[in-house]
Amino acid sequence: MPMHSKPPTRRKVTLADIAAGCDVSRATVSLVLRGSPLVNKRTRAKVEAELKRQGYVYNRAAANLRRRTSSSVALVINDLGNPFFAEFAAGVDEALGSAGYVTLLGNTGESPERQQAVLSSLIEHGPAGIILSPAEGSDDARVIAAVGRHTPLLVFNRSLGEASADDAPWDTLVLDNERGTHLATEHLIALGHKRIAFFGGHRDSSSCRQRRQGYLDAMKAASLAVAPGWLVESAPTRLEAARQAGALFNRDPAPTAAVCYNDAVALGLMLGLTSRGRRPGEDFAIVGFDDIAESSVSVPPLTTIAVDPRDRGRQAAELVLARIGHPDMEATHTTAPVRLVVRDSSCRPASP
Amino acid sequence: MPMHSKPPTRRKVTLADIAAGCDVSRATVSLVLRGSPLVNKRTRAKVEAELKRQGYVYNRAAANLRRRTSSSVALVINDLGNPFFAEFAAGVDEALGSAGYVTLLGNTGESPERQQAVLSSLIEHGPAGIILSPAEGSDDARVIAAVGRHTPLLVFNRSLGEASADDAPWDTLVLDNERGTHLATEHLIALGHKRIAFFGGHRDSSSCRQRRQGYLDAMKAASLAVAPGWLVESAPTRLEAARQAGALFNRDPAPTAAVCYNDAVALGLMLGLTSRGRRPGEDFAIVGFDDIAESSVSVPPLTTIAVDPRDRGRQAAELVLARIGHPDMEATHTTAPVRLVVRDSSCRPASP
DNA sequence: AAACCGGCTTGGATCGTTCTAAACTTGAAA
DNA sequence: TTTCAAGTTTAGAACGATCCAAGCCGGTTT
Repeated sequence: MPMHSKPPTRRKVTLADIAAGCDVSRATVSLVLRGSPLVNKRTRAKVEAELKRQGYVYNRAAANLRRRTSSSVALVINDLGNPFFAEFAAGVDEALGSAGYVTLLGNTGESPERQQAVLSSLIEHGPAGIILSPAEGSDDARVIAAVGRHTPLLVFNRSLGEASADDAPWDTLVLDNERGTHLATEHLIALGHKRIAFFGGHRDSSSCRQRRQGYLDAMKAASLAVAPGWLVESAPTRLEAARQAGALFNRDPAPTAAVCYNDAVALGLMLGLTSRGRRPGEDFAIVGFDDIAESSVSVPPLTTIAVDPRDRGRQAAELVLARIGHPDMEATHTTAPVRLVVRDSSCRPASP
Repeated sequence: MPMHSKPPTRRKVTLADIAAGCDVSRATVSLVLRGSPLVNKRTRAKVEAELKRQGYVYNRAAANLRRRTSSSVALVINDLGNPFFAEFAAGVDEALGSAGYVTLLGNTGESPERQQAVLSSLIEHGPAGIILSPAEGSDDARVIAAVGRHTPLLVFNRSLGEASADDAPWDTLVLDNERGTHLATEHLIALGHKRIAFFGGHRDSSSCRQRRQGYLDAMKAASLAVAPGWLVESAPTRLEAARQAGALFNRDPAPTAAVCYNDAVALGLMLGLTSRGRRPGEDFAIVGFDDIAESSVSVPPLTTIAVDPRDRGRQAAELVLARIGHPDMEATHTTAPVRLVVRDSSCRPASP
């Protein structure tokens, strides 16, 4: 007869312990755990009591091994320290969690080398899928070499390597950068502006190219000219943007408004304008891009394009889960919507 | 004789496939994989070629099952969207990664309920340890019920439930809040200030209590009085802080400087002062707490207490790894250092 | 010829679960 | 009495790795 005492055991309690403890087979206990309708009410109660008594915890790894399934999804992020990606990660984790998956995290810090290491480490844990926000300068061949052909891959935000986004053999999710700046530009035009600049960002970044394109399209659609001095480059930081603010007014006619590459740049531009005696939101209109937390509390609050990174995270998770469900479907290429958030920084042009 | 072609197999390739493919036993392949010195050079080469040829990927879950080890650590974060915790997470992941562990992420969004769910889900994956930054209002009993007695637990930043931090039966890592505001206050005193306020934060938050205490201690140590009007509460947001700025000047004598609960509050206070015609950093000195990214680019740049969240993350990882190495050591309670970062917002008092 | 050696390899059990097919139990139908 | 079915339970082989003890092999040594 089994003792009723619970010895201060060191080893973890397993199905076999439970089975022994209440005199049924391992198989039965397993059925109980998974809520099978096969098992008799009384046995179920007996087993459940024993589970609680021994403090059993399910070993999902063992189960996954046997069932040849996986309950995790890998999330590889180029820069977790960036609030945009942190929010994205939070969204991913939330959606994965409520689908019963657990998130395997890997942060690469924008290093393609580390990205390779992280990918090959994560892949050994057999995730059901991978969400990758690639480090700048990733090489697609190396990435798929590490990921293999078996694990569904969703690439977020940037395209891998040279490949143009829309015909990659993996799923992609990108922001609608063009539409974002298009909206922003239209908004300024609707307010009455005619001389609108595009401010900030690096020529070679793909997102900057797209955003500038959206601006150009909107200007063209409204038959407005773009003077050469209205395309001002700057590193995408506040400080650099503040320094470049003057460049907008080098030649006549000077713009009365600017669409900015992103919010950091927009906030920097505000600073730069202020220190030159102009009042953003009163005699110069500004629109940003990203809607970072700070933008709603700046002075003046910044009109911007919201990209809802947390929603993008959820969306990414859902896309990869869908793909896990249908591994043989053709690759999907999703463009996520963006929306214009009007605040006070976008004013009407000063009457001449 | 085995065919030399590689059939477009659907199943994953295992040790057995490799073994069959180059006519050795599974055991030998396993030895090769783990770089054992036992195996002959030529066999090793043969096996390695076959591994590459078939595109083998190691199944760490299976290995862990057999070896009764784990190669993951769970990281449960109360608010990933908060840059402080995002940085912390990045630090954790970095250190775990270079120790060969993978990070299981769980974000709780400050919900104790979700925290329970997340913990019991993660624990089923058998992490070697858990790093928990608890949601506000967590109940320690429920937490350890979910975590169990077998898995090392490190609690970061807040104490769980009612328990005072330093005698918990689990490891803890907290910021040296008191010392931080003590440093900040000493800094202002050294600059010549005598009337120094403590601004922002909620009375009931434990971190606010500690920070206020550090301020009070420093004032006392310098034999400076603290007038009742100099302790101003406010929600820890920029907006609220801006609104409360006036409260500092309700009575005479008004303070000439303020130690703030955190950077958000400090930045808000700057805003509030500016809109009242005062110039922070010139006629009023301000010190913040946290050193968020924005603080270095505000106008004026904010003097603050840096807590280096990424370093804290690394430290947390190292603590939990140490504990994994020595499960039977007594619980450790670590207080992380903070440092004063002097920028322009802390000026000398205006000469009277 | 037997015993022993070092260097290398291996069969088979094992980790904790799930799956399959078969076996048990009742009780009712034939 | 046998037969069958529905309802429960179970033995034992997986899953993909590792560990252990034992084995093989060619060459000394006794």
